[in-house]
Amino acid sequence: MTDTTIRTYTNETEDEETTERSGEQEHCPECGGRLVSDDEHAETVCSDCGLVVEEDEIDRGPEWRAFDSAEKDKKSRVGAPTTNMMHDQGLSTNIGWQDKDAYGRALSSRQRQKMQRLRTWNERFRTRDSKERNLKQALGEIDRMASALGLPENVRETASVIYRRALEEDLLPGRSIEGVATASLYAAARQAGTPRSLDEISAVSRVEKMELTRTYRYVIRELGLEVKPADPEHYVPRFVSDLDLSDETERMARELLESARQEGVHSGKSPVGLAAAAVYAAALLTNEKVTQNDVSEVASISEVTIRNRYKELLEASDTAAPA
DNA sequence: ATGGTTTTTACTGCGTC
DNA sequence: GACGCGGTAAAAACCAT
Repeated sequence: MTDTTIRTYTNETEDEETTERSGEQEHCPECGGRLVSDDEHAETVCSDCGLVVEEDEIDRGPEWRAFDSAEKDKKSRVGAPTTNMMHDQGLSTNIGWQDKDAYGRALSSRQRQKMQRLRTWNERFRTRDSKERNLKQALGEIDRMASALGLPENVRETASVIYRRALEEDLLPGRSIEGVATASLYAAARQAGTPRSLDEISAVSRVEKMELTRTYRYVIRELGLEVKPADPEHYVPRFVSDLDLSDETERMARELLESARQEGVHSGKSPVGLAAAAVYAAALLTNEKVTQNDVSEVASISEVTIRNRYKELLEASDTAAPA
């Protein structure tokens, strides 16, 4: 019922690489129109034809939006954009480590000592109360695990937010920081549509799978988070790329899953297994060589499960779309 | 705690390179 | 003979009750 359209991930190779960075040009290389820099989107675009000449510039605008002037007053401040990935949202005072003054001159030894003391105390105050310290450690942990799993930044942010909420709701007592941090990451990954299986998560986490599942349930329930059951399709792109298979195969796998869904072969089966089987079956259909063993390894699923699932998948696709 | 379902483990036989 | 594959039975894990 929810969008059943097959999303084809045919990454249009960017052949729009017409703009070689050949110095600063004032005119559009396509039509010769005037170039305008669009701060809001951090792009330089041609005012005539709309060609984007330069992307990913530094966006000097604020990271927030305000809808009336009162709100603007409230949110205005100086400094770097806030981020939930730092325990104090990146807002606290930082004393530079270089012993230089504002003009870049070296400090006298007396001044250096003074700065050193200030640094020490600043650090102590900054991470003073237990919640702050707690957060600091947890966020470090989240970051470590996320990069070990190759999860993008937005997942880390989400995980940070979830953890923060858990902390505010006093869900921590009786549970390990690590456990909650791991659970937050697991939840965030699923919400972001880039799920990692419990196995994968617990492989990089310091907590046992049992504790993780327990904590995860608890956090989800207490925070009222809504996490839809994992969609097998979300695993497909990762497996496909891990196995060096073609886009064609990826498309096939999606189709198989789609017809499986219509036939209701679904319910109760582990999504990971389904995804793995679909990838295997698709590779078979497109004559690319992968063994069940290969798939079972990248998916951390047993070969037997792949066999069972993929038989069902093929049956389902036969009845759904007879050859 | 229990029972039903799914996944895993372990083993066997078949065909192919 | 090693390897990939398919099947089976029994054990283990999981989930709702």
